[in-house]
Amino acid sequence: MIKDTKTHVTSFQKKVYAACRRIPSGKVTTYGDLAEEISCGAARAVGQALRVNPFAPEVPCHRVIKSDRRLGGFHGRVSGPEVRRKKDLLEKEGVVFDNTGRVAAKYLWRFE
DNA sequence: ACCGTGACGGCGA
DNA sequence: TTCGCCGCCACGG
Repeated sequence: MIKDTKTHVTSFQKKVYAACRRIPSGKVTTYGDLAEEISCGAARAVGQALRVNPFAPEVPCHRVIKSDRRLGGFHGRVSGPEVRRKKDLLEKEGVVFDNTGRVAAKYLWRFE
């Protein structure tokens, strides 16, 4: 594999990505839950790490959504085609959305 | 070292 | 229910 000399992956980002990888296909978790898992006091900081995730979708950051079960962003965007791709990826994994555009509650997953 | 920014979250209006 | 405000904290300039 070719080393990316442009981006420096911080230790914090590694923690976020490592936890993110444990989310099973067909399930989602929230920024806040992931933050709690790695003992970070700010869901926002998790979002910032995922925002620049250079390993998507191998590191499945598309499985991390907001606490209200809305999608949140993808590839740095909070709306538009990028976010629709996030939805496509999830649907491809079997995740179903309700009529209000939120992920159906039964697909939420908690860290073990 | 300081400061603005951001894929968040919770609460009150 | 939606909206704004504010606390949270990692990061880059």
